[in-house]
Amino acid sequence: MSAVTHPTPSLPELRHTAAHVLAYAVQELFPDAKPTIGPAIENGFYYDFDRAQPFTPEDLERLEARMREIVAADHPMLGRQVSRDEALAFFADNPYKVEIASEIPQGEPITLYSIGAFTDLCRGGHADSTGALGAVKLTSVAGAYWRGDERNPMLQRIYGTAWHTQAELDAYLAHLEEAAKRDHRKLGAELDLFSLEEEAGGGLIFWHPKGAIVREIVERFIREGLRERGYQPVVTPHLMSEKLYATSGHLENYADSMFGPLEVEEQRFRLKPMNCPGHILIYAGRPRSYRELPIRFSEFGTVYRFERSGVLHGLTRVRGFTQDDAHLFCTPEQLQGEFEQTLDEALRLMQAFAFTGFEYALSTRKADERTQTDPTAEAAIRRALESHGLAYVVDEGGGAFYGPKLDINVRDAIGRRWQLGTVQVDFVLPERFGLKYRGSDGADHRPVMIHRALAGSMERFFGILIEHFGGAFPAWLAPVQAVVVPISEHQLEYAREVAQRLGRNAMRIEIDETNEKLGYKIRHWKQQRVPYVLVVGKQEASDGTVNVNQRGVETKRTVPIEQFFDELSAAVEQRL
RNA sequence: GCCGUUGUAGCUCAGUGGUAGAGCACGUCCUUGGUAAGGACGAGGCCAUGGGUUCAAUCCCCAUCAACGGCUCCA
Repeated sequence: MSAVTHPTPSLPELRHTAAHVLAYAVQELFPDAKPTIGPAIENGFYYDFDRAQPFTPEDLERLEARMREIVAADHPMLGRQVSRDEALAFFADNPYKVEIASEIPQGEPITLYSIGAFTDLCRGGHADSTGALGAVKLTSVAGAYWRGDERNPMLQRIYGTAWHTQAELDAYLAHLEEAAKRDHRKLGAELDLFSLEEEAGGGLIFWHPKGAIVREIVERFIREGLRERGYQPVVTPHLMSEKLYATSGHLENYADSMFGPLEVEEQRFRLKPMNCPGHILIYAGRPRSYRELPIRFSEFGTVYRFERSGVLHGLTRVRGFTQDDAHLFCTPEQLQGEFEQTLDEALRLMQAFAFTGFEYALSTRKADERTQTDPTAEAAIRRALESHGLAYVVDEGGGAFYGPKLDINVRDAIGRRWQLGTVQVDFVLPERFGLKYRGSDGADHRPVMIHRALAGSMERFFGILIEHFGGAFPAWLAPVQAVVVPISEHQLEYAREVAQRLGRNAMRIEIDETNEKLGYKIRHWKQQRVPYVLVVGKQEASDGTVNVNQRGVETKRTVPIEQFFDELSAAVEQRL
């Protein structure tokens, strides 16, 4: 260990330095590998190498060992500025570095940084010395295209994580483990919530009874809010003429994400990738007056989007999904108010499901696609956010093809970020479909549309809920809210009576009729994360009580059946 | 789609160039047990699919499919 004290580098500096150390180790152990780019990322770093041979897990171990030696040697990080010619000459045998060096604008300094015998082209932002690296671990290898473009050569990417101290690294690894335990794909199978079926094809979800009931509860909750806020439910077809999507612009702008045409009687049909065109047809089906605006059509609309096989992932990235979709048609004057109302709805949803850390991201349209209405649409979003006192970040060019959008992000129970809903302002589709309404002045006017989905997709939302709660759904959502467990078969009849008395008001109660010992049954239901296990033995049967073993609560209590019913009802009522 | 890894019982995984094993889950029986695994027995596999190599392939080779980790994209 070095006796010299270093100023503590920031985590990005530390991780950037770790990337250099990795490249140094690779240069030594695999001299044929050409280093390309190696930035710090969230939680760690990566470095891409051009090498014919992929790195194996054993290679990673060797590299990690070598990296520790480089850290222990405490090489100072030495930077120097060079001329462009010098840089090009230095990296003559590395076309990637040459490409980067050539692209550095005139007037900007070109810098090389060295540790020990390794020198890299780099703009800086490091620790002073490799000794500053507290704890480093290489995590995985993966293919990655040069500059993320699939037309470019595939490089070998090595991922790693780096922290100030071993304790921080351990905490991070523990966090990964916790996340793995909550993985919705794992819990989905263990709790019998949903599945994907090889025979059916990738990215298509089968909701099992215990998953479907959760979905139904979520839908019911959302529908309540929609009804209160004046939305009208509509239902539109899954399959519609391709002409419709030519009009909407989907064929032009969204075809890559759509399933191909189905031809029937010389007419081409498409599976719907979005619900908006269908809702627009309903709006446009008859003349509209300003007196009926705003019109709010809502639909749990199932859409199909083509996703390349390699990107599918559990419930969060699928090919068929149902959006809690709605389209609002309003006058330009109503836009602001309607947009703000959707923000309130979003807040209600996120709070009901115990999410925290709401963040808002405004995505503007790509510069080359911007229309004259975009500034108006963006301004409406900004004003709505500002009037609610909500901070937001801006993603330039991330908008939909018909307008800018606002994405709503939340933090889950273990601090991870998820994107939930999206609200979009649209002047384009009303134009393309020639939508109008008769104004108070007797003339026709163009309505503005708001597209909004707050849970986003029911599939993805369910996946996020599973991970957020770690499968331990609160009583109002739990597929099985309580299980009655008789101590022996002699109490079976009483158990059935208890279940029957509790099963009112659509309470979801099961009875454990298995021929197992009490401990076994308790363990089973705890593993199934049922909120309440109700043990009934001789004592309870003669007293008309249940012994309540509540999830997450150490102490047990014996209460009359009716008292437990009231307690459960209250929990459901308060969405606990 | 591309790079890499993987594919053996419902699940988690052993294993071998001579057509297979464990634990859990499941079934039957014994047991009637007071708060996180009682016992016995049993059933269950085209070893992902299709080709090759071989006297012989679950194992070696090739292709396909799927899953997983990434790249890219997004609800």
